Amino acid sequence: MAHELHEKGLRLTPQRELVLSAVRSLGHATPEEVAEKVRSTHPGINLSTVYRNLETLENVGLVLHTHLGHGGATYHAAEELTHLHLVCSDCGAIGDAPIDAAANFVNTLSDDYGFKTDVTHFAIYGLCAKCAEKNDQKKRTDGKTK
Amino acid sequence: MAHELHEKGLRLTPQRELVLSAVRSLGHATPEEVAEKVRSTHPGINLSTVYRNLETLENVGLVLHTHLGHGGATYHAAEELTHLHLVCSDCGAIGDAPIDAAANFVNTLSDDYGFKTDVTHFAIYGLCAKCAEKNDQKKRTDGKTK
DNA sequence: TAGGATCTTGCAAATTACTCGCAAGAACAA
DNA sequence: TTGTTCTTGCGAGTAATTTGCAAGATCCTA
Repeated sequence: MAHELHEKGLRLTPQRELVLSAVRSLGHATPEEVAEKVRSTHPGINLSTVYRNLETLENVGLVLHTHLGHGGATYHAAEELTHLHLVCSDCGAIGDAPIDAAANFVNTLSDDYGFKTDVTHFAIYGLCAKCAEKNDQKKRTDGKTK
Repeated sequence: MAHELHEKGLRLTPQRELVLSAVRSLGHATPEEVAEKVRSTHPGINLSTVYRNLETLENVGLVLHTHLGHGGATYHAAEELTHLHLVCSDCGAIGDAPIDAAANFVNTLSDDYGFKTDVTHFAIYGLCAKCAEKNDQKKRTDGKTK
């Protein structure tokens, strides 16, 4: 970590270490959640420091952010971003799928449109298996009662 | 339009008609842009009315929103949402691709994970052809000069 | 087709999620 | 150690929505 920072003239501070280790231990996390985690052991750390450090750590390539919904970004340690996020529009559950599942899609976009897709940056949105089934049942019931 | 609204006990107001026709004429639009369009002919209409009506029209299925980036949602008329959005991380350009380009991907997620994907809800993120080429050139140049 | 229940609107204030300016406090190269 | 430059904490500032309310509109009903 010190290496990546020093390469760009940046410094290794305790706050930076804490933010990075919070992101690593949380898996997916919003800035707010990172702040909460960091503060659970070091209450003095300011929210804006967390925001700034997430940005800095992203610039040096140690963390990445993904959009899972509404607006807020969620952060990941760079080395952990190895899966797609399947976000359920109904229950909000966040599922995973291997990046390979999108390999053909990515190739198609590259071959036909020259577009180099980063499939992890945005969530894949839809209905999880559970909610899809629930909706099917409801639809059948509605059909009968009408 | 009156039909869809009345079915749910909602009313057809001039503001609603204006918001829907603004969305239809704009294609992609943020709430702010919709408001601007509406106000160009009817200055008195309040921004919160626009927000509320976009939500209402979405509930009755006449418009949909998509996340193209950062935070803000962009709205479409429901009948026009027939393409993927390819958002360039570098230059911000928004390209289109037919939904069919994702058909295999959608089937894979459905077959393997039971996940029913709505590919239009989030943008597909990556580098557009132009920026991908630019980056390639730069990478080659950097390689030589180092 | 007037009356009234209920939905909507406009307005202003409140919220949410960040972002910024600044002075005091660290890192770290020398 | 020391000075330069990066960082932090803090408070204030923004941008994008959201909400509470009273006045106004829509539309069902008789």
